[in-house]
Amino acid sequence: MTMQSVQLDALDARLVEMLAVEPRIGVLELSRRLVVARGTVQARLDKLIARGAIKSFGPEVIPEAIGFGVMSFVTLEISQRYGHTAVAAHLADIPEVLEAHTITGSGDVLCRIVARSNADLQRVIDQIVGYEGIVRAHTIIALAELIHYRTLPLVKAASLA
Amino acid sequence: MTMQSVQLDALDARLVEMLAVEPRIGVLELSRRLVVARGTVQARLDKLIARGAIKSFGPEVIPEAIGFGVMSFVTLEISQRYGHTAVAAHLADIPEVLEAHTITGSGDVLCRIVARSNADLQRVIDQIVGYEGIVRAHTIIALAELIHYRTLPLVKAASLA
DNA sequence: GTACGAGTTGCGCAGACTGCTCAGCGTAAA
DNA sequence: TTTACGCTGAGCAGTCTGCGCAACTCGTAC
Repeated sequence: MTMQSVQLDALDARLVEMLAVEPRIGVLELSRRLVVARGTVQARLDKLIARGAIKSFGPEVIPEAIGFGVMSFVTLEISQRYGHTAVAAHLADIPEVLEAHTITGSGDVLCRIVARSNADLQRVIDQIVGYEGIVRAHTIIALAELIHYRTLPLVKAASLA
Repeated sequence: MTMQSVQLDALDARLVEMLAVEPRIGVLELSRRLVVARGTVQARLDKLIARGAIKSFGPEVIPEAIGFGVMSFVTLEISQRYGHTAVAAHLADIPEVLEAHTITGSGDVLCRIVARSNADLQRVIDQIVGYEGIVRAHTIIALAELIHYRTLPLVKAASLA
């Protein structure tokens, strides 16, 4: 589970790129387009996955498209008596909490939360702060998405080196 | 490109769930496990994609595993003279900017940024604030990931209704 | 200079899946 | 009753996957 060889070469990058653009493409077609042997593509992919560089090929669900149109970032201040672990467990129980990180700065935890509406967001936040380990929450609502989550540019940049 | 039928039923949810757990499973195997006809699975998937609920099946790249071990959230204050559009374009040119949103509150834009190290983060931030439309940046570094980005619980919750 | 390991290549095969189409059928709305 | 829609079960041709193998190249260690 180590991840030493943290370097991508040009082939890896092009591989990931093509997969990102056309996920259903298949190993064989990839090998044709990249002009390498099928086994090579297979081996590279296996290695990328084993190394952890590619976590999965799961479906990317858009919360907005399934009724959760409100997105927000909530900063939590947690009581020192309670560890992050307990708070994390509490947050994990709430489906609307999409991710959570401990952070530097004035807050302790930053999490991304979605809701069906602003009113619904209130409900979710109430649920979050209902836990005694959480002292208070600071909510920021995302108005518009300027850049949708992406990693392709990063992959390209990483392979240039 | 409308997205009216914003409701998932139990079958949709189980479909997405199984795909998330075992992405390489294939339509045929899905139909077997869900005990429905292959055509049904195919139709449901097509609809989910058409509706925008599932954006893609692209590879999920883990920045940390390709050398970008530092993650941060940066709040930007932008000059009123410059529109979001111009700023968005500038941010889009920087590979390390993984996503960006306009937000409520004291800042104007919140973006997620990765870097190879803390020193490297400084370089990226300098690059961001180098644009004249951006007045100042407020950086928060993510220390640990309590909950990795997920949507499965949300999908399940959405279908319960 | 030689041997070794890793990575790549090209090939082949059996098994399995995909994309597409069609007809039958039950349910719900018009 | 008629119409529309979704699910079902089946079939077919084309294609891909998983697997194994022998050969070749290249960099490194001996």
